[in-house]
Amino acid sequence: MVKQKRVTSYDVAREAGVSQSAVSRVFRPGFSVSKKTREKVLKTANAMGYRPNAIARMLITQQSGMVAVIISSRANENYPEVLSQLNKNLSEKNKKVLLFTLDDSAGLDDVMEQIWTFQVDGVIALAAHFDHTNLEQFANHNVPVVLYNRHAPEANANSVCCNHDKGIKQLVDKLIETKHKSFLILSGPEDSDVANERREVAIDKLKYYGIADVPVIYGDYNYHDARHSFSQWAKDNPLPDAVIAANDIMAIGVIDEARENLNLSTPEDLSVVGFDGVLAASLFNYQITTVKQPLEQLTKAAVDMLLERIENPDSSPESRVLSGTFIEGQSVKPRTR
Amino acid sequence: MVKQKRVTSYDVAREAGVSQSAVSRVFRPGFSVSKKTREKVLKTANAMGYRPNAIARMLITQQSGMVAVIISSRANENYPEVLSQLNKNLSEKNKKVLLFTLDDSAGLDDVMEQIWTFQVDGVIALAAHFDHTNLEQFANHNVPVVLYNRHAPEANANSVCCNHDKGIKQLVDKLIETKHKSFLILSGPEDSDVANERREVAIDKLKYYGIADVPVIYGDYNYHDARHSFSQWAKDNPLPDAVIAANDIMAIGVIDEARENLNLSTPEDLSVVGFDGVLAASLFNYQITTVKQPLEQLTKAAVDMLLERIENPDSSPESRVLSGTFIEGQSVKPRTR
DNA sequence: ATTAATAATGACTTCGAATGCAAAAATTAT
DNA sequence: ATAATTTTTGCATTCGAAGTCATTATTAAT
Repeated sequence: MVKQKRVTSYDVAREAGVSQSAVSRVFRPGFSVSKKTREKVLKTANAMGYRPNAIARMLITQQSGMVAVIISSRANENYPEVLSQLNKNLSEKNKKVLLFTLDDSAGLDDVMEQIWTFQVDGVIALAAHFDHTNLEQFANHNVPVVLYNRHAPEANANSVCCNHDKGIKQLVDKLIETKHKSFLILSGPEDSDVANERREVAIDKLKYYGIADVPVIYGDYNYHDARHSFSQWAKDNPLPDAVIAANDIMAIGVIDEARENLNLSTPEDLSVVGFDGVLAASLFNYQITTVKQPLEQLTKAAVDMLLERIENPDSSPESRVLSGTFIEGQSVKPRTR
Repeated sequence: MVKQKRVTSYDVAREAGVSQSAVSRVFRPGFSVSKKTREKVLKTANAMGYRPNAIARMLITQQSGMVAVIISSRANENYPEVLSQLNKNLSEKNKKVLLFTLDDSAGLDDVMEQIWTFQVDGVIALAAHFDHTNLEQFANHNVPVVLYNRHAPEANANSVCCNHDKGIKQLVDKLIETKHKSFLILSGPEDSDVANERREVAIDKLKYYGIADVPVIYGDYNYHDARHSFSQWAKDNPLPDAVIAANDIMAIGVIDEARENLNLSTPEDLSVVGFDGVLAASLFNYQITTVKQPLEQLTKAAVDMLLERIENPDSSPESRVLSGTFIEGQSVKPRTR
């Protein structure tokens, strides 16, 4: 029942008969301490259960050792894995993850305030849409930023991004090859950069093949939205040959809505393609034709870039684009007519 | 290109013609400052872009304002949502989430060291299996702990837990009602407390109905493990009427394996029940009969309990158990024979 | 108007580790 | 053995806000 008092470096120093500086140096890698004192200090420190206080260290070194990871609350099926990977990669570099979720863009100012306050060493932003002003603010505060899955070569920030462009083109090519003639695009939300990119690339590529005025409907990247949007649209529009969904979950939503309420099977009556390569897309009953994002490489690249930038703040912004893997599923069937 | 120097409370004080203490008090809620000084300070602070330094504050107040959330890397489909909910609830109480992932129990010591180091205000542990010693250590360091989804009334820690017991019983009852006679249990990993509880309750309940020696196979809570375990088992064992899977994803794995490689349909040839109520379980092509965990309530309870404990460290440990919702899907069909 | 009570303020210390600097000790060179 | 060099060491200061305490300004009471 003893109110355990924290053991400080002074306590250890007194006990070991050395100065506080000596204790400090023992726990700082790469500082010169004689073997004798090192051992002496280590022994008493262990005996007393001493651990350096990270907070005090942060204050004096001006480095928190924490990286802010900002996640928009828009559920993306990949995030859990991305988050876990980021955390793993960052842990290996002795950085901790401080988590921020962003409900809407309104909250961004608040998040930024907090970020200054916590003196994080850097920021990895998943799907939060920062504008120029935001990025400038980060730059002014000397906080390096890596944008995850947002291609922003023009901005003064590092970014790592899956090659949505290429992936969408592969999917469209596939649909054209298999003689699909009419299309519907189920885009992600309009305030998502990734969604906009995927949609525009699809439109452009279809136009390239001579198919213009492709109808577009929207959904918030989730299953129920997809079902709802698609059923609304299907009410008073002719059925397309193929639906190009912004992600796998929405592709599944379309397939289910078609099956349950329109009595249409995929791929017999309707081809559907997705994007991301999440687990659900690979389930036997769906097997979506999609493009799998290279998550491990993306997260690893994000962390590497951030650390590079932290260590070398004046290195120029870099933008990495990694290609996904085209996965041929069972959700596309060649059209004969 | 100006190396922006941090603005401190001293800077603001000087500029506003007051003392540093005054500035500090303005930014501390509930401290007495005259309206005049408050306004003066706020104005200059804003003009200078001053934000109190959280690190310095932590050091002096001995409160980091951070809560460690420990997640085992074992992918649980619920975690992303749990994490996001926890973060949301904690943010509202002005706590930040510091994320720790735990690869295996070996890493626990390291995580605990870090936790002391960061002086977190409390810990929420998802699925990490702490033993008595661990919990004692937390107690010794005066770090309140809430165990999430682990029923531990004996331990000196708070816990919040879905009523797995009741849920499993409902599922078994359903299977018995519908005249299932032979069973197979697909348990989660043996080192997971939740998995063990779900398995044992199922075994007990079946025994209560006079069904003993129910075979048990194992899987690591994931799809591919489930498929593999089930196919191995099916090779040289008679098919059961029903499979009781430890979670929805494994239930889906069983259904897919049965369909793809054993040419069996669910529920015609094989009934399957899951647990959790994840999105995938509700997809049209699966519609698993399952029990949905009350995630929002669980996370809210976890946060409430933790904060209560932080504010009132001597309150006695509490254990809350919340019931899930039984969801009747299409994966169970009454047997006639 | 004078005293009593209350509110506001600033000087100074504190939290715990890191580090520049000068002094001391250990090592090497002569 | 002495000087020159290098390595260790400890003192004192720093990081930035919070809070204690004594002092001063303000308000209320008589």
